[in-house]
Amino acid sequence: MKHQELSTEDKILLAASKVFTEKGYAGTKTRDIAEEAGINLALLNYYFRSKEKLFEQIMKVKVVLLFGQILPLFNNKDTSLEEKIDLVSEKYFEILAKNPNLPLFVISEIQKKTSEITSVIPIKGILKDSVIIEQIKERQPDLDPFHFLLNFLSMTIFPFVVKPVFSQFNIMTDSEFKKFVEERRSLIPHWIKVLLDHPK
Amino acid sequence: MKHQELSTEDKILLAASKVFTEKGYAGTKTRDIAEEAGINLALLNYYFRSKEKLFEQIMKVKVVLLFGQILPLFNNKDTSLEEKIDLVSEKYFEILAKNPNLPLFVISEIQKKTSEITSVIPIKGILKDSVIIEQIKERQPDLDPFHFLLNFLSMTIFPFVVKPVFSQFNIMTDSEFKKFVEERRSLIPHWIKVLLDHPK
DNA sequence: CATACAATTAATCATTTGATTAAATAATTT
DNA sequence: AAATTATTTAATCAAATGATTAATTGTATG
Repeated sequence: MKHQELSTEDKILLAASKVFTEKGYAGTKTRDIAEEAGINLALLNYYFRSKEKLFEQIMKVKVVLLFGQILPLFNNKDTSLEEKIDLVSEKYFEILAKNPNLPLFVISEIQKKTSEITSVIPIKGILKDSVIIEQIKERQPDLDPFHFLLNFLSMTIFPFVVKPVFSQFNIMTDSEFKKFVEERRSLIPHWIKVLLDHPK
Repeated sequence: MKHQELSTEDKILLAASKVFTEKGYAGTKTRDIAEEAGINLALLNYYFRSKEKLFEQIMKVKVVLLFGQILPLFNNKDTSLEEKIDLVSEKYFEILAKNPNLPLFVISEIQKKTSEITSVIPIKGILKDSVIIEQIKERQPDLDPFHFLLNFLSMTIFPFVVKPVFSQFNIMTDSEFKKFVEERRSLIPHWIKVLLDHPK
């Protein structure tokens, strides 16, 4: 069996992470988590008080995983814009290859629930007037720099968001998707740099 | 009050569309829909048999709204690639401006549920060997044409997918978002054409 | 108008679901 | 080893939830 070596608490966290990510908060039954973890249902409440509290804990981890390592890269004064693009691209493909349904989970739960996530990471503060924003501005002063940032993030993250559509409609198999995404790893930085060099 | 002029059936459909889109299938209680529609709970089952059946009906409409008008544009032999880019961009901004949370809803429900959606629209059949794919291939024979299609769709759709993040983290107000997206309307076709003219 | 059919309502059912309790077992401390 | 504390279990609760029923009201038809 699985989880043999883990503590009960960690078994629950691991199972909760999996089930919440697959089914979302509302679609998850505490019994699903208990079963997946191979523990008695009461233990979930013994260790985490409630489904809600357990979810908050998982959600915090996911938000940090999705934004926590990227935002500092945006704000590094010692890297050029080109270097940032390469580094962020690398880092995101590393994270998303291991956690393909992370973005869809986080975004759709943020849309549905009013949670304390905002306080976990002050995205706005870090993003606004970040180093990367200034560097894009320098390169293309006439356009809201956020367009480029969003183009970059769109091309990087969106394929993972629509992955379920690819699967459900048989557009791509999992291994085709993996190859496809691997190709984009170096293509996206190239495309973004092309765009930066071609203002309207 | 609202819905005064609508039939009971349409009141339920309208309310279901709203509540399902906001809360997802699992997060929606049939009582929420009944309340939103201003009808007795039993009427929901009287007209639609079950929550599941009502959802399937709504979902079909949403899938058609998201893909139905776009796919034919992809497959039109009488338009050039450039024209297609302009037309699809226009059409998508028209649809998404009116239905900003449509993509996130459809994608996240496709991820969660195994539904009959696949049969509603044969996306794969239309996409694979579609005219637009051939036209991209002609322009850039060395690269999987699907990359360009996905870049295009990413830039167009992803902003609407992450809109909840913008709101929740106060990155953009609704009116700022509207303005931002309006700018992209003409920018995206420009960017995509730049990318097509700059192979690696 | 009376009859049949359609639409609506309030009450109720049977499950599901998050959570708790009290008892049992295991681990730790004295 | 005895006592104390921590963990685990089975049983159960109360509320929520999807669905149904039987009675009532409304509408149309002969």
